[in-house]
Order: sequence, then C-alpha cells, then structure tokens
Amino acid sequence: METIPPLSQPIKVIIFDDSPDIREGFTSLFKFYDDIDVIGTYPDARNVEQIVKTMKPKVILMDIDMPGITGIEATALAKHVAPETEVVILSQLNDDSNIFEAIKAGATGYLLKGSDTDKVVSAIRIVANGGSPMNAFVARQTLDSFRRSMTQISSSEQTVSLSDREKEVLECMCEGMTYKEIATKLNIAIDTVRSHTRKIYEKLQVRSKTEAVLVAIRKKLI
Amino acid sequence: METIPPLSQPIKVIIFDDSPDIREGFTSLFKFYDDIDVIGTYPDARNVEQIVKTMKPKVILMDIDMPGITGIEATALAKHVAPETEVVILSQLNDDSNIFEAIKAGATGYLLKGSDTDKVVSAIRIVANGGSPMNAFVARQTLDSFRRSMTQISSSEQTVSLSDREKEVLECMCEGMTYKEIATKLNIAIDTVRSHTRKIYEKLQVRSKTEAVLVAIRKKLI
DNA sequence: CCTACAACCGCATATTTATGCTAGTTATGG
DNA sequence: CCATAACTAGCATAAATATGCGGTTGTAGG
Repeated sequence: METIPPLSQPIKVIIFDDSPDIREGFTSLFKFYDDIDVIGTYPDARNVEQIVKTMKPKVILMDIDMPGITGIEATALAKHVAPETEVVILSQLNDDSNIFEAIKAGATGYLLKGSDTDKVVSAIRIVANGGSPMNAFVARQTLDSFRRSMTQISSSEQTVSLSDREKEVLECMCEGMTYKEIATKLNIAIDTVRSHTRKIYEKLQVRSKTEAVLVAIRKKLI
Repeated sequence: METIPPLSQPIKVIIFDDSPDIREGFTSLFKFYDDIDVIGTYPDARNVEQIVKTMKPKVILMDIDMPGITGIEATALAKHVAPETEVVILSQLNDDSNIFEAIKAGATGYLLKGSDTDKVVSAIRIVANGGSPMNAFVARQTLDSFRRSMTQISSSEQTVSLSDREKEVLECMCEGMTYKEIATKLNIAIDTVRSHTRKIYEKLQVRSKTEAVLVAIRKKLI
C-alpha cells in the first residue's frame, strides 16, 4: 500500500486569510518545520479554484471571514476541483453555527485562531495523513448532530447482486460525487471507479450515472 | 453560563471491563486524581441498567468486548435509563466498524486501551464537561459519515423558483434523459437545453446533472 | 491445479456534460 | 420606453463520463 506519501515530501500548504499578520505569522512559523511548506498565501479566495488546481496543495488553511467569497464557499469550490486537498478552517470564535456548514462544504479540520502554534502544526500533519483534528467541543457538536440524524438507513433486499465495492461506488454516486471524488474517498484510482461503474451499469441495465442513481433510489439499493 | 459542575464534586466513574487488570489499573490510577472517583467496577454489563440507575455515575468507561452483553448494547441500555450519563468506549483496536455503532448507542468518547493514562484522565474530564474526546482517526470517520448524511438532509427546505421550461428540462433529467434526448423531446436545440441547465444549476446550487436530479427528488420539485 | 470472480489499474476514444461568452426574440411590469 | 426575465440559440473549450480493450492479484471452490 503506497497511499501514504513519502516523508521526504513536505506537506504543501496554502493559506487564505485576509489578515496579513496571520499570513505572515504562519508562514514564518512553518519555516521552522521541515515537513511543512507554505507554497502560497492569499488575502481572499477569489481564484481559489484556479489556485488549487495549479498549486495542488495538500492542505489549505482557510479563514472563515474573508471579503468576497467566504471560507465556507471557498472550501466547497476547492474540494470540488481537488477532492484530495484537505481544508482546515480557521475560525475567529468558537462559532458553532459555522461548524456544520464547514463540514458540509468538505472541511476536515476546525481550528480557533487563538490556538497554540503546536496545535496548528499538528492539525496540518493530521489532516495530511487522513485524520481529523478537532477539539472536544467541536467533536461533541458534530457527534450529537450526527447521532440525531442517524436514522436507520440500512440497505434492504435487492433484486440485483452488486458486490460490496460496487455498492459503495453506487452510494457515492447517489451523493452526487464525481469519479474523482469517489476515487479519493475510496482511495482507489479513477480508472478503478470506471471499472466498477461499468459493472454497475451492466447489472442495473443503465447507460449513465443519472440513470444508475435513479434506479438505485427506486430499488432502494441505498 | 453555569453548565460546568462545581469542581468540589468529583466525577463519579464506573468501569465495565472483563479484565481485572484494567479494572484495578484504572482504579489505582484514578486514586491519584482528586476530581475522579471510581464508585464501582464490574467484569460484565449484566445489570447495567440497575447499576447506573442506583449509582448515577457521571461517566462510564465501557469495554467493548465483554462476555454476555457487549459494550455497545450496554451503552444503549445505560443511556436509556440515565441519559445524562456519559459513556466512553474502550476499544482494543482501532476497529472502526464499532465506532458508528457506539455513537449510535450513545457513546461520547472512544478510546484505545493502549492510550496514555493522561489521555484517559483527560477524556473523563472532557466528557464530564460536555465535550467529546476522540482521536484524529475516529474524528475523521465520524466526520465523513456525518457529512454524507447531512448533505442529504439540511437542504430539504428552501423554495427555488424554476421557470416552467426549466422545470420541464429538470423533469426530463429526472427520467435519465441525455441533453440530446431532451432537446428532441422538447423540440429545441441542444444548446438551449444547455442554457436551461445552466440556469437550473445556478438556482439549485449544483454542478452536475446527477446532483440536480438528487436535489429535485429531495425537494420534490418534480 | 484450475477456474471463477472480486478488486484493482491502465490506456484510448467517443460522447456527453459543464461552463464561459454572446445575443436574438417576446412578454411583462414599472 | 426601459429593464428584467424567460426562452431561444450558437460557439468554444475543458472536464467528466461511457465504453472498449487489455492486464495483475488474491481468494474461494471444485
């Protein structure tokens, strides 16, 4: 399994924050860490899609309050063009109203600006390795909401026999994910996603993603 | 805000674990902490309901693998009779299959048995104060699942005003038709279908046909 | 051992979709 | 009369998807 990047490669980080102090502060800070490489800083998220597409950062530190595009919106845009990029939200306050929006947009981490520099550094390392840094308060909020919304969504009897993996892929499709996003999520190559969709289409007798999703919903395969 | 209990009251803790070493180890450990008071230890969860009802612990450390009733089942039972009790699951491995079951049952914390004693102590303090201790891996698992279920739900309300023609196009999409098929059916050019989809995506805040169909179904726009 | 199958990956190509820009017509309300 | 909206349409380009072909690996059963 070669999913973990070699340690020799520093974690490429981009910072979006309208405060020059924050941008320069973090940039200086990360100079002390060999494994973290700030490859760009921006005062706003105007060209976020273009930026992440060309820079391909591993981690984005995203301020939540920026002029123009908000950090939440920027997160959604960034994750859309580069699902493999991890976003850590920088929030001024422990403003829980934004937590869920941030998560929904695709953020993986949620940090307070007043956090210890240690925390920020470890948060970057954690997200870069597929983890999720959050403090106890944020975790609790998320957990409670998660539990509340967790109703019995178990899959029922099916007339078609999709393999486990095929079902996973189909479920991702039913969440509106693109092949790229599915590949990232399931940690497989995009060509493998294609292979699975081929089999799924064959079994479900369809010719497009939309049809597959419709059949999946109608037959309650998901 | 008076949500935090007075410090003078130690946190009442009960331990369920079939290993005497664990039970005694933690009991001895917590003797060093004035704010943690182990009021009972049990090798299995047979009388968990009776126990929590009478002892009223603030926190339960719950082994996941116990003879008879599992830690998951015991958690559900405990939370049923005493919802104010917080449960921290002790798991042997980083067994993610149990995480969601544990959360659904009502557990707030999820610890590995190999954790530092520091971590266990702070976990107890955190849950007792309404937080949720979890490591980055568990947090990530939860977050991903949460996001998946949330993106489905939260956007159900909102009234979007699609024009008549846009609704027609969307309906065709919901029948799995391609642009070409839609154009033929509605007797318009394929570029016109494109124009309509553009507006539809804008109004529905989506970026693909599949997403549009999913939103249409969810909001019952069709 | 052989066979089947699930899961994985790759490349190539045709088609479809997404999105930017532009722009004509026809209503409709201010 | 003007602005706005809806509907129409075209061109261009990038991205995503659909599909055909090929392959490796590992595991379960005969």
